[in-house]
Amino acid sequence: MEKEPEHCNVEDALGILVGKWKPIILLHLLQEGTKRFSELKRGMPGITQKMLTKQLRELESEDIIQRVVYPQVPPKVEYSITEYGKSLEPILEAMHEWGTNHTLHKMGKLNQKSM
Amino acid sequence: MEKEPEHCNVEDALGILVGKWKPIILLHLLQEGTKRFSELKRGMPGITQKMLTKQLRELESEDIIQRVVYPQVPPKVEYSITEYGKSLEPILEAMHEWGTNHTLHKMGKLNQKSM
DNA sequence: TCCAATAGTATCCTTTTGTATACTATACCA
DNA sequence: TGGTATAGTATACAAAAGGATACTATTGGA
Repeated sequence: MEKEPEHCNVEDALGILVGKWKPIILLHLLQEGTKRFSELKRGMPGITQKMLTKQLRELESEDIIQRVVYPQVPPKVEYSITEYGKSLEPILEAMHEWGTNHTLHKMGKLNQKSM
Repeated sequence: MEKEPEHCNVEDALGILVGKWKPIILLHLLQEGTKRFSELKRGMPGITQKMLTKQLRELESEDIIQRVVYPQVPPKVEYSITEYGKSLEPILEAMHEWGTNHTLHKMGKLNQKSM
């Protein structure tokens, strides 16, 4: 790592990953491949249509995911990770690993208190 | 990576790193060691005292940084990364590396357009 | 004729995040 | 006596993120 946090590249990654839903969307698409809108929605209980649409649009405009519309009725729209989007995987993995240990850390603190 | 993004550990990491300022604060403390409040503030032009205080309090309550008050006048308060906080470094590094390539990617797209 | 299904919009609301500005206590120094 | 420095707090406000609910178009099927 360098010595100048000021003009900081970390922010770019954060800008793309930030939000309550984006990382989860990306995990779904990374792990399960192409998905329809309704499949994503079912896989994320709690998200509203508005939020899912918004997050997908933002990810698409960053070239992280791809959106393909099939001209059918009822409509069919498929989302998938782009090659570029796949480059985010190491970050997601680092977070996932850290998150796992974080859980252990929290449990450790609880155990200490109860001793 | 596993197959169940639902109860997802990635969120814990995001919860700690998210915000306009937290990653920058952590980078400062990781790279430059212990810092006083005023030093951090000077190192982050644009941040207000209220925000800096708030972010530091949150990081402290997550056990990511340590706050030491010296009973002096004028006051002196020092902040430093905890051992636990250092465990976030791989995530920050992955983001930093990705951010660097992201810049190249954006420049690549611009070059393509101008051709 | 009416209902279901899909992938959304539109509208309104609450919560969180961030900004701007003013204010505090206290000791040292001129 | 008045200014400077430090690490804040208080107040008011603006903007962004997120949530709840209702609505749309279209076609095939009962």
